[in-house]
Amino acid sequence: MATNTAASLQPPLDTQAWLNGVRSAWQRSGLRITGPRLRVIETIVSYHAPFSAEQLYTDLCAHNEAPGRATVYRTIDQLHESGWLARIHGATGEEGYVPCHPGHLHHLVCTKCGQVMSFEGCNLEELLARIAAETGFSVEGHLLQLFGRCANCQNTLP
Amino acid sequence: MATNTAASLQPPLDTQAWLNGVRSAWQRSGLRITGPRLRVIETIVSYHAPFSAEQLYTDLCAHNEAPGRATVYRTIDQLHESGWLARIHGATGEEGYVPCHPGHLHHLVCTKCGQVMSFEGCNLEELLARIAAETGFSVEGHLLQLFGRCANCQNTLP
DNA sequence: GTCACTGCAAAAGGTTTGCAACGGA
DNA sequence: TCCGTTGCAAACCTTTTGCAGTGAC
Repeated sequence: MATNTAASLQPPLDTQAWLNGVRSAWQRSGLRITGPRLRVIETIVSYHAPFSAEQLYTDLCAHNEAPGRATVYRTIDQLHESGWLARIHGATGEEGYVPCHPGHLHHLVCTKCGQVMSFEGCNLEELLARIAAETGFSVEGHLLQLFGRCANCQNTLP
Repeated sequence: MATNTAASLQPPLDTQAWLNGVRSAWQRSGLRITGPRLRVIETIVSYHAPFSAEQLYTDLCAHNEAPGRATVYRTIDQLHESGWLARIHGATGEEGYVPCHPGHLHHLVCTKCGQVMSFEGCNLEELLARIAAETGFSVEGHLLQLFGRCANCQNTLP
């Protein structure tokens, strides 16, 4: 039943590949590649931790030619809906976005530095089957996110 | 290694027990039991789906003697921090609260009617160990939520 | 009587919207 | 040229805050 028995770790985001992926996705969908949009995605790949919409806008404002607030929000929405941006739920409630490739992924978040790693294959089949049997629910989806300390942050103080 | 091999399903929320639990928790912590707070928790147990702060305030306003907005928000914060209210992440991004008993729980949300069931014991030890080994992270916590259709909603149209 | 709690009203913060001008394809 | 995109500014919605009065214990 489970064809995917091992969790497969994703390599850290290749920013060049991500930028290219977004550009060609835009092209394929007939969306226009404009200066403001490019500035948005270039700033996104510069982050090493989840970011918020307002933070992205503020950072863009610190440079010349910042896009308007509306453009930033609209571009984020687009990327999120097409799967190029994942929503991250912080361990303490904050929300943020992280660049990723479209597909079913889970995230592992460092609670110290914010670094995020992705993995797919979560082996929940057994649990889901049991829950379904016990509750009568038909389980259709799930949200799984892990929190911890990355290798670099394990030996540092809080 | 895994001492907890079966997921244990929680019975549906016993509203009387929840109300009593909250009251005695307040008492134990030296918090005062006031009219406005009681009106808040009584409205909370009347819900059958996750609710937002503003929705709770609005519903309270529809009756006499509604607490002020600040009181509603402050009471929600308190209940959330002490574990009597769980944050629910909707399948499509909306956030909400659901009454629950303090402890480590996961939630199963009906995407049609919003009904929420809780369970504990998620058997993730193996997955967590593998991820830890592959990434060098020390995994310290996780967020797991399931989405599906409850027994009542399975045979109804979208 | 004391001190935590409350309500109000204002401020703060984040996000969305309408619309005229702009500019990729 | 055409139509999607942009920027602006205002509107909107949710949440937070300060403070004087109130009320639980």
